[in-house]
Amino acid sequence: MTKSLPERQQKVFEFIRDYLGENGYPPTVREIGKGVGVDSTSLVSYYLRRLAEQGYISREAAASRAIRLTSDEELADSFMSAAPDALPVAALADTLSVPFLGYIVASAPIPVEPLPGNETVEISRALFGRDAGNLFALQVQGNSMIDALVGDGDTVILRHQERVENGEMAAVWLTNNAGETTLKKVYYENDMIRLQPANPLMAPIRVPARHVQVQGKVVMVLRRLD
Amino acid sequence: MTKSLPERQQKVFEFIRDYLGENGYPPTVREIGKGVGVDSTSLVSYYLRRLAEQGYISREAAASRAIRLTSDEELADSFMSAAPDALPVAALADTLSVPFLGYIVASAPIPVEPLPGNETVEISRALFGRDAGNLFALQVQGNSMIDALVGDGDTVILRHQERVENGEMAAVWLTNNAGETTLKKVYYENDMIRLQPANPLMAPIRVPARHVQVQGKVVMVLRRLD
DNA sequence: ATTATAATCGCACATTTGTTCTATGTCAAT
DNA sequence: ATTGACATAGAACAAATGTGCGATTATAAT
Repeated sequence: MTKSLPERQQKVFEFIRDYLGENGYPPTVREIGKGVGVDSTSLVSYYLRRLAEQGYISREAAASRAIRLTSDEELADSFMSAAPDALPVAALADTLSVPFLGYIVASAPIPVEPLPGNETVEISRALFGRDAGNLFALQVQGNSMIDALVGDGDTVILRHQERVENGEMAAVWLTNNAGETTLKKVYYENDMIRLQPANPLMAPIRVPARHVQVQGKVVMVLRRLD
Repeated sequence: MTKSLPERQQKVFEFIRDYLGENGYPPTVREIGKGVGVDSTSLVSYYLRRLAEQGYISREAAASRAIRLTSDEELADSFMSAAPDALPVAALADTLSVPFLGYIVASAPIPVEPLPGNETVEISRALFGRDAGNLFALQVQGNSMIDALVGDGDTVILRHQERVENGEMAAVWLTNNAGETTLKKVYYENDMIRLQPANPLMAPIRVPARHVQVQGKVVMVLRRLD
């Protein structure tokens, strides 16, 4: 799916790339503005958000010069010579920028809005199949999901969907009494749903289907230790 | 080289290099400080001036993050020393190819030779950044490491080393009776070693140090579900 | 024509950030 | 003991910098 960028956003992208090549560090918002002939810093800010949303760049919120191109130079170069209107950069990059939405805790439903700022988790595309859309990342807080073999601090990558196949691992929101988010394998059994922990030593629970809200399918669990 | 840098200035240089590799843009003075354990911004400022005077870096005065390493060769060289086998090209790519050595099971020590076929696991460098050398990947077979929150089929990325810091997660080979490989947090206690499961609900075990052989430090756990 | 969405501008504002200044500590050479 | 260069903190500060908001225009969709 190739998408064409508005001319000025393309200019911004090119300016950043050139500036990087020339200086070794990224430009500030105002430098970009000057470079592409835009006086308003907020407009540049807007351009950057657009570019980040579409995966051309990724950036740290509110940090100066914290911009990076998501693709490597080869791709950036090739798109230059190729069709100038179509920039399939993000689609071809070997690294995937998954938006980081926040934290997942037992006591609350998972957030649906990106955090202010555009934090992302970088995943190499090779780890996924082609189906790399609709992904988002959450960080687990607390040890409440240990029966899913997920511990405090782990990162889970989810695909947003409200229905999963039998046996797939999902983040579910239990709306019965207190409300609770957990990671479980979901099995539909008539009007009940069986939630099975990933740890085979632990027992499943059953709840009425209407009290279970699937928030997304878990496609990856990532734990960094250092 | 001709002149050896004071330890901390060297550290600063290395931190900048690693940070650049990880983020694609240079760190701020305060980030450097935090990274090398210096509270005073003025001291970092001082270090940077030193490094600039001696030509290791160059920078724009009073501009945030406006640091660059003076030569690409140096950058490539430092990567070379970190991972002698990796080509400079690979060192700069945003994706890391970790060799896949085989399976890790409770009943056998981990393999040390790459499998015929050169399989690799692709990890985006942004997840590592620092110190990407000496890594290898194994796939977990069986549920014997569930107390480390690692289940059947999970992939673990390890750094090959025979000594770890207290509290770090490692793959250890227990040479006492039957012999067994497990993933545990390692604590040195005189001539005993305490092996602590990652799951805080589970109890540690203690074994004589001479019966414990560290096979590598666990730097990442990866679980794919689809 | 009407509405909605995207693009644009200007400005105020709260942070972030590099620098400077002062003070203190270290350590080798005098 | 004294000097002097080097190393380390901490605080204060001014400049740089990203963001938010309101207002305006342009473009596209219905």
